[in-house]
Amino acid sequence: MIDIKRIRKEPDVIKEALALRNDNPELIDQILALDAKRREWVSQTDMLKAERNALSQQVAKQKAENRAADVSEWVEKSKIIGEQIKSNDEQVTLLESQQQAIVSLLPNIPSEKTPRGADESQNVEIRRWGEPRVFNFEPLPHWDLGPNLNMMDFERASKLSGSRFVVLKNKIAALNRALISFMLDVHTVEHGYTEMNVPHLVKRESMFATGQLPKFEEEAYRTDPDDYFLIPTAEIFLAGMHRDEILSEKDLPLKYVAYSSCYRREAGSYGKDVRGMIRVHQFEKVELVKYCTPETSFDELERLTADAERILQLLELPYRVVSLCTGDLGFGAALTYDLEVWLPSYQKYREISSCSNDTDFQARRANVRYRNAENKMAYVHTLNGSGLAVGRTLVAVLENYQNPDGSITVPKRLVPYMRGTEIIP
RNA sequence: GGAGAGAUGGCCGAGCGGUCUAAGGCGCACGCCUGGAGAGCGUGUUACGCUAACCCCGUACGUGGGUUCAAAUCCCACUCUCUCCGCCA
Repeated sequence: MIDIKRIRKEPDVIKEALALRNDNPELIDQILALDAKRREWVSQTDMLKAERNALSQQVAKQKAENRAADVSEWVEKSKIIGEQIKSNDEQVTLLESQQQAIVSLLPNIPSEKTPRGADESQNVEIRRWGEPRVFNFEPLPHWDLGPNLNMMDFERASKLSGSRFVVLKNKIAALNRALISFMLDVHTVEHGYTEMNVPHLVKRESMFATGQLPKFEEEAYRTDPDDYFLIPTAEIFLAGMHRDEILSEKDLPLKYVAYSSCYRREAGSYGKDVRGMIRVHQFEKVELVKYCTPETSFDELERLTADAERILQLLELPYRVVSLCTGDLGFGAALTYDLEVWLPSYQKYREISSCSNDTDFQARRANVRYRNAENKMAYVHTLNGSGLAVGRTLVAVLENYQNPDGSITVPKRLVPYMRGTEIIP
């Protein structure tokens, strides 16, 4: 959520930010008009309330001095003011909700570090790690490798659940599980994150707090009679966990890691990645979330990104880091680094993690504050990143570690998690 | 699903029509004391809106509505938490 005070003070900055994100800057004028009107009503109504309070005081005082005192004049006057207040309050509430409706559609302001650009093509590569493997045979895509081993079943998945689902079997299922344990171990033991296991169903307001709602409702799965949402990422829980809380500065940064399934409708991605398990409705992800002070959040983002990169390095998967440009930035993010892993089937780097600094955007929505050194309240900054998307990591392992005979070499670090299996099958 | 209890400040907890932002305690901050720390003593300490800032003023005792000149306090609905029973991995 963007601070309304900031919108009032520097509307042009916000408008420019919206334009950079290909969003509509006219929203700001609408908000300002509503805000001015609302403030006018509020101050009118405050004056009336002050007047009524004074009258009530007088009544109380009179009654205290003399129980039989005639206070009907005050009472009559107060009654009339009361009616006025009531209708004013209704007006204020209406204006408030109208204003709120628009403000909650505004995305976060990109940071100065975010490259300017209209779309994906103008994202900026920051660094590369590792060399894409040169195959001396024709490498297969994972949607052939898996089924050939009889360990990945797209047909059964779609028979039971429809398109964009996958069933893993046998050693590939085990490899998937190994990845999860491995990632959690690295982040907890080596990087100091606290492991969390979270509900996959959350209430509507939890989706609002992290910015999924109201704008992206069509992206989410919703349960009907109870209005629960299936989480599209564990971030919903981790970043919303401290809603309406006041944290102490000495506890910051808070670092959480959670493994969860993620559920996404993938509305509007009809032609994209229809083969394989790159884009499915249900996938698994290990998610990192931090809460920190505003002063440290950009440094913390560098560290969080490095933490996610560490997984790729330990698995010896070649990747690059890309800074998303303003036009490609997610709703709540001020700065985002995507990690892209090399996939032989695409002959391209493909997103496997997205690490963002949401600054105070989510903290305002979720009302997560802390007391700073001067004992003043301030909003925390929140960060999140995948560490990593498990399904896509599995794909990357299968494709990059494939052998000419269709078998898969298990990455060294995963062997202990596979009870010693070095080659699949 | 059935029965009951509850929701008050950073936390615990009192208040059950006006003098209540709200006793008391804990915590926190500052001061005194101390070689230092602790204990003890003293002072201060809700947030938000409005404001350049302060003061004033307004709002807020789970949420929404109602009664009243006036609601933390009375009434209604809802949400959530807890206890017991039922069902259940």
